[in-house]
Amino acid sequence: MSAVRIVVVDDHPIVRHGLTGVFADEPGIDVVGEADSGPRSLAVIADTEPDVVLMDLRMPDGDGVPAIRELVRHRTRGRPRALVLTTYDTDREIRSALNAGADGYLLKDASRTELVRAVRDLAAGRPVLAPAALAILLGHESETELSTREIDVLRLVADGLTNKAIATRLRISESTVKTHLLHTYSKLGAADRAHAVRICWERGLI
Amino acid sequence: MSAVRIVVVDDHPIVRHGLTGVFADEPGIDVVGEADSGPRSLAVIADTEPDVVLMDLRMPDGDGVPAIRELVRHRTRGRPRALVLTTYDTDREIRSALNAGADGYLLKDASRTELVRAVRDLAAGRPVLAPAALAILLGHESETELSTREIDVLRLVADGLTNKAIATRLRISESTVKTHLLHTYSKLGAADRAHAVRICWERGLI
DNA sequence: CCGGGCATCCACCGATCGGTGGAGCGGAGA
DNA sequence: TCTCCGCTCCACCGATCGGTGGATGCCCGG
Repeated sequence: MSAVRIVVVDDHPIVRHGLTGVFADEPGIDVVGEADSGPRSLAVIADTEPDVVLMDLRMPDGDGVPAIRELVRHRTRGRPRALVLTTYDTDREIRSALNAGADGYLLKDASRTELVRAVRDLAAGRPVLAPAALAILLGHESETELSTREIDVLRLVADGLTNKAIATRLRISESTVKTHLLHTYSKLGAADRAHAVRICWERGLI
Repeated sequence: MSAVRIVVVDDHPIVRHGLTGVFADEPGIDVVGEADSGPRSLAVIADTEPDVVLMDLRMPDGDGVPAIRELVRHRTRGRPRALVLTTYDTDREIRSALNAGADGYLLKDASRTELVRAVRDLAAGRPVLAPAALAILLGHESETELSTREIDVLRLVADGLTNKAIATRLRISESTVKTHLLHTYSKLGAADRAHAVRICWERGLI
């Protein structure tokens, strides 16, 4: 049986070096390519045809999620698999990554052995999920959904506009603005507008 | 001349591995210790007496800033020097690290050569600053500063507490809470509490 | 077909917030 | 030493917000 071929995508050189180092010591796993942004990773993947891609999410020159979506669309026989490896475990990041087609989601504080096991599991076709990601999936499935209008309103709230100003901006009545806000409060479990802004910001909704 | 002895402090095993790997290839620099939290790093530093400490800031088991403050207080002849190595370049993180006595501030997207040069500069007594950190220092010096009390209040606002509830929690009058908030509004250029929460969150103040 | 669920819309009231004006107190610099 | 500045503290008022109670139109599935 041949070695598992992987590509490492991360904007931080140190992290890339750390990852390649981890797998250099590991028999049966070869790092065959690196990239520092989502778009550039696609070329590397096309060239090297890896079994698993380790993908960071937030990168200055191009996010990881679109790259995952793209590589999933073009892969044959399920290769390569996409393993998200990120610092953050926010609702939105996890959802968008998994929706894009990621086969695994690990946090960067994972240990070396966890990481190696994740890569082997993925190469064998077993999906991998960090506890936080699993909790998100099992927990509230449709709870966090805010309507587009509610997000419009909340965004303006976060900019410091009053309800009346928001109403004018969106060409609706002030009462309507309040209704939207009250709905967001109950959906988010927020006590008031300030709390709602914090929660939304925390989850990356605005 | 003897090798530069360094200790690496970061909660992510991968990052630690990456850093030790970078310096393993580098003659004249020895990694003599590692730690995964601020408090635990102090013991390692006491044991190994390094010349330079590479310190992450945000760590679950204990932040880097208090550790820097502590090691600065106990060092002799300026050793060890503290080099902050973090993902974030927010106002507050940079300020608090430099106030604590850090001799250098680098972002994790630094290249290997930048990193090696930074360690050599620090060992030679030359301070090291990432462009972002330098900009912060040169720019607005006292503008973004919120008092500790103001941050206390704003944190509770972000949790959705009313002014009265905050007053009770902090054992002060509701009027005082409002005063603190009004001050934060003018300092941050915020229109109301929701806006202030957003700005603070954006800048990493809470 | 029709009823439930959802997004969107609106008016009124009590509670809360934003803003003004002011006071004491301690540290930094003249 | 004394002054100045910023942090902390407080009371009062008008403006705004949170909450209740409803209404409309739309889509989807029974």
